[in-house]
Amino acid sequence: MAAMEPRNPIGEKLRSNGYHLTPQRLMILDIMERSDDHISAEDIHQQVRARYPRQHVSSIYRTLETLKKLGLVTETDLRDGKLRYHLQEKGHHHHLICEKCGQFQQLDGSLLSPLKAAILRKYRFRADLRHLAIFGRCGKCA
Amino acid sequence: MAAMEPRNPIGEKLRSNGYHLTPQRLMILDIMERSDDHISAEDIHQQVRARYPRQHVSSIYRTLETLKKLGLVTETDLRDGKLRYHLQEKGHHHHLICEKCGQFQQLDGSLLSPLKAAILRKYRFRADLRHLAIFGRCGKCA
DNA sequence: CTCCGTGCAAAGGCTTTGCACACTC
DNA sequence: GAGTGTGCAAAGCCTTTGCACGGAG
Repeated sequence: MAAMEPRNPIGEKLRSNGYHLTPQRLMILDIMERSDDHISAEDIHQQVRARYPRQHVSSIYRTLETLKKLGLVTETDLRDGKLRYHLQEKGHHHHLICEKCGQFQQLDGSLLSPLKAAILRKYRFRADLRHLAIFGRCGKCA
Repeated sequence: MAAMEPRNPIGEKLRSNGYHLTPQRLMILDIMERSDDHISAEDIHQQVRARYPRQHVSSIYRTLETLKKLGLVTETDLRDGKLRYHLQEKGHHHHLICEKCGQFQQLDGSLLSPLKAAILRKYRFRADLRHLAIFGRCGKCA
């Protein structure tokens, strides 16, 4: 396989940390890039397999693990039994999830800034408020 | 087994909703009552089994499910693969969990009130901010 | 008698791990 | 050749479900 030229910051980061940007990883990243929302490992798997059927889920998990470790990907738990992933570089937002109807909408991140500041001030704790999931009842179900 | 007198609000609530306060449930509630922190189903299971070895995990889950439905118990995900439970009547608080060292401390609930209000105002969404888990880096690990 | 609750066993669903081979540096 | 990555299979872990029996109302 021809050498992978690091054309993007993610490839760069991988290489500078001793990891490789393999075709499989490219496909995974590509899919995450295109996805509007957070997707599960299984979602990614299915999409990759459409083009490359031999792709195995375990590689997805392993790649996701690596990307997480490098801070390139964030993990969100929407409480439906599977974790969702999202490219950090695509920016971050938050979710309001209705416990009754299951619908979720995005939350303006600026609402969280005061909280983050308050936590830092009072507890010296650097809250990672990317992709927070807040549960409750939406307007219709309340 | 003699009839269970509903001596407490929880028994009352169960009965008024057509559920029974069985010895098993009493043990589960007793353990949750004593526990300072949030405990997992498996934790409860082990403690119950110390006194009553035939107790099976499935009953714990089923009881917890019932209590959750009645709003008597809250569920928290500390991202370590298992869910934690806590008696609603014991009051609620929040967690700051360090992603590096794993330690967690409690967070003053009053810090969240403004957020809750802002979300309701802007999105008409009733956020359930009981037992929120906030991840990040503690003072030592930052 | 009907519904609820239990223990038990088995299954389920998502995620992780061991292994051998392939590729990169 | 040392380290990294992959497909494959199998295991792991927490949680849920089916079933039959027992007990409460």
